[in-house]
Amino acid sequence: MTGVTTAADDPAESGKPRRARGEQTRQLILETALRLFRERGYTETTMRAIAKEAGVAVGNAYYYFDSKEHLIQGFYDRNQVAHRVAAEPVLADEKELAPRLRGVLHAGIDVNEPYHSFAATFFKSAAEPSSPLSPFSRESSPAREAAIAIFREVVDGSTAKLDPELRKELPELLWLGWMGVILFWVYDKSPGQRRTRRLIDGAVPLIDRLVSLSRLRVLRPALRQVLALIESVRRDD
Amino acid sequence: MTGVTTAADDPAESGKPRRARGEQTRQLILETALRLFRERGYTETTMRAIAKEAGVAVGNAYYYFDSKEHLIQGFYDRNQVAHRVAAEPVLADEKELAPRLRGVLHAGIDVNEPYHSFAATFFKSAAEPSSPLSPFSRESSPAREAAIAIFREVVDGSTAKLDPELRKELPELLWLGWMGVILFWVYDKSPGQRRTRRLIDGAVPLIDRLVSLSRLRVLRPALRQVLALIESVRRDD
DNA sequence: CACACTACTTGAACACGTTCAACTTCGAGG
DNA sequence: CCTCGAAGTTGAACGTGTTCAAGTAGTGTG
Repeated sequence: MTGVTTAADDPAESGKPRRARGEQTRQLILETALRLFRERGYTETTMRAIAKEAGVAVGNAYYYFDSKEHLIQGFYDRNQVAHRVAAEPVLADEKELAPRLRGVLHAGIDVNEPYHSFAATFFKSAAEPSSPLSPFSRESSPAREAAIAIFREVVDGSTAKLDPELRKELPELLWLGWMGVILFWVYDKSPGQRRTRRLIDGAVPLIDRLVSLSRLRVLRPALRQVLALIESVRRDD
Repeated sequence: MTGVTTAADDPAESGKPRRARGEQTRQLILETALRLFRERGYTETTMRAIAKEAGVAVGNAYYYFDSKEHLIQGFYDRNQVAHRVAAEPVLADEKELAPRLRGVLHAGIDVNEPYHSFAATFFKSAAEPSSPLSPFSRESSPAREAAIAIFREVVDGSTAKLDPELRKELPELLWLGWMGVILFWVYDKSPGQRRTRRLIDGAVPLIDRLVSLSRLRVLRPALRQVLALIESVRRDD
């Protein structure tokens, strides 16, 4: 919302030494693009329209962004920061795992809500494994790490006592679950996406219970089995 | 493989009374398209190339298929049938839940393996909620039902004793899990997608154990909670 | 100050998916 | 056999994302 520093500003992204004017043009194009996406939707916004509205030539947009899809990365970065901000109060106030997780998830949906209609449209870009927009891609790595960091804070800042091995893995698992929630949300056509809200409210207690049970002696073998599976699946790429 | 009847043949699909020649052209175009997809990949295959190779005009392809993406539906239908066939021996031989499930999942990967390189390319089409190719779309409903039916057979044909409520839901849940496996597979760049194989081999015993535990008196409340969540999330659209 | 080098900018041109008005073919009804 | 309407077919034309050879402008260097 306010002039937060987005990852798009990161000078390390491009090899070229940016001059002041260039950076200004870049921001102008990104700003204009995101505004038009919001106003008309992603598909309906043409590169020509973006260029015209920004007062530059089409080719200029391609000097700063490899493709139309790359413009979305800016959107991601922004929302990522907004999620972090929206989660702050919850992380400060709540001490138990369940309400912390629940609050963070709802905050994430809150932040994304205004974009639901066209989030679906360009969601498909993110689905292509080779796309830089994929949440698993190398190019999304900073945003992904930032997102996982939120869930690490959810876990570490909570009073919940849990298996140390699980504690190490849990943030990433929760992030993966969050991706699942987003997937569900994108498909959710119920008014105000209330089914997604219900999913969160229903799933959080289950996760909480499951995590608590992880310390039980009897369930140790099962936990070990799950962790071993994760480890085995992660190996080699 | 052999001249199986695909869902694309369904005369109920279009309002127009198909004449013999039309059906022939339709098949020719679909055949040519799938061949070129296999040979060159989806993106690299242009509609012009398909038309030229099939010896028809571009517009003719659009007379039979609403869009390039719609050609993929034919691919889905075929693979769906192939999965069914490949799963048959397993369903006939194995009697316990775990090996049945494991066999069916591996059979599914086997069937899709030759297409891994370009499955990823058009996978993104399926990700868009509004796309007819989405596994959740109304247009995919027949293929989806057929797929769920396989998992129903996995459950019903097994010796596993399980909670009746769960039994009702399990096929759909397993299908959902299968979609997850496919998602993982699409992203899996390991040689021969062996990580996906490991995921299957590791996850099946866990699922099997979890399902067995569902009959335990102590876990009844938890099971009820899960089923209630599913029911609650399913409601209203 | 002139030179050169590089960041930056341009818009015509390209290939693509898709549309559509016009045309051809075919079969049924008279 | 003729006629008419629907099924089937055509390819030029449109709008799109993207490329690129050509230009412009600013900055450090001799």
